[in-house]
Amino acid sequence: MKAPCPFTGPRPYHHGDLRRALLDAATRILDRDGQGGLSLRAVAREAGVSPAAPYHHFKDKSELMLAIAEEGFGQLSDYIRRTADMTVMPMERVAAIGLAYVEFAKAHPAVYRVMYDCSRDSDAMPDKAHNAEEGAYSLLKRAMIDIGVASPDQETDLELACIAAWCAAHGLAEMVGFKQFDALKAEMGGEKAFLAGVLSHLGMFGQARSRA
Amino acid sequence: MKAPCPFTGPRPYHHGDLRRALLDAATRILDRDGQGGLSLRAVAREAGVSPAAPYHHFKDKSELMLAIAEEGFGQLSDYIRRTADMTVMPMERVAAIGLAYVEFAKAHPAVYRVMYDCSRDSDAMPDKAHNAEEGAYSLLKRAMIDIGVASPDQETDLELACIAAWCAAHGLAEMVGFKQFDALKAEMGGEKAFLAGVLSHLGMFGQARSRA
DNA sequence: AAGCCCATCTTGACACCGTTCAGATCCGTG
DNA sequence: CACGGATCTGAACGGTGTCAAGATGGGCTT
Repeated sequence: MKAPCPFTGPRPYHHGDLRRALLDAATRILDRDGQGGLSLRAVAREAGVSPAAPYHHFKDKSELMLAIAEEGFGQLSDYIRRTADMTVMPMERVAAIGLAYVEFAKAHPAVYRVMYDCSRDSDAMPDKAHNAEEGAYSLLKRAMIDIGVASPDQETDLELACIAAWCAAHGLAEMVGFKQFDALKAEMGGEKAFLAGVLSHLGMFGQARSRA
Repeated sequence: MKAPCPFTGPRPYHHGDLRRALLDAATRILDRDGQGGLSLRAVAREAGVSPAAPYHHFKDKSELMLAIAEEGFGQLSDYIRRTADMTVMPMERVAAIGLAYVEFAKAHPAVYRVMYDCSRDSDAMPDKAHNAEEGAYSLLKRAMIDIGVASPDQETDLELACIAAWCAAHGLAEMVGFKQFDALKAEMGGEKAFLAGVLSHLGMFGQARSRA
């Protein structure tokens, strides 16, 4: 059963890390068909396996989605870290982080959607994404300290500022693709300029204007 | 068939404005069971009608959702207008609009979710909400002009500022319910204070701080 | 090296979903 | 009063999430 596919080296079990294969299949489907095309059966089909097989690796469909979301937050963190590392000036760094956030959401809209659906419905996952030592949130927090948005002893106010930035970035990420902005984008000579313009009105991202 | 329910006056057809009844049933389900419980069959069941009946009033499930979204945007506009009318100081008015927006989303989370799912997928509906003369967007725009965020001849910049405000409000509306903010909310003595604190860091809503 | 055990995968089934279509029902109109 | 068309029902199709029971085969014990 199921051609052994000889050139993939030794496989621990019947399939060989089906969990990994399922996650890859799922992200492939998300990027290809969008969130609407993501069904457990479709994922199993894409991975070349029976519809019930995933239940040995994920308790639920929601647990599959949660795993996808975790991977997504990991990639987002990586992308933001790379962007932040490339920008030395603190002011510009905050702006770059905001821009990177929106760019990620634009590049993988369906995955981004799953990420925030999970954040809403579950309690476990977002903590992992937000509080992780290396998470994107702590990168933002450090950058916000660097621009002096709040003195280090005003922990509460700093937290509020970071949350505000996160909310603004999230809102922009979800709305940047809306059709009614197309005219304005064209008038401004491209989405990049549009994005920078909007960010420039969002306090902490003000410096983005110079990156247009 | 189907007890005539004699005390509802004359009904034009078999049921009597089933379209209205379906929309009511749908919003009832959304408020009770959340977005996950919203199925065409469930709506029909709630309205006491066969599963195929809705197809004589809505081409699609998506068309039902779109109708719900339109109603939602209407209610949102009404609520924002009422709030804006009650606040005379321009600065406070902008803050009040932002707060009202978030409050609406918090009061009807599932409906709000449907509203923005439709905004994303369709092109027709959001225009109706944004461009409507009396829409919430124009209320925001007028308030933004009043606080002098951009001189009237800088139409583009004004538009960008309004979009920025809208994005920030949307992001906050979607994230305000996240569990990881619970600790901070408690520390600040309530969600109201938390909300005002976050808004105070979002440029155009700065005045919200005084409303805590 | 033989054999057992259990994780893994498959098959088949159930309930629910969106959607369609032929037919029953009932309203206003001629 | 009969007709026509809008409205609703019933049954059906393919797709979905989920579960229970059986087949399979790799790794551990002896």
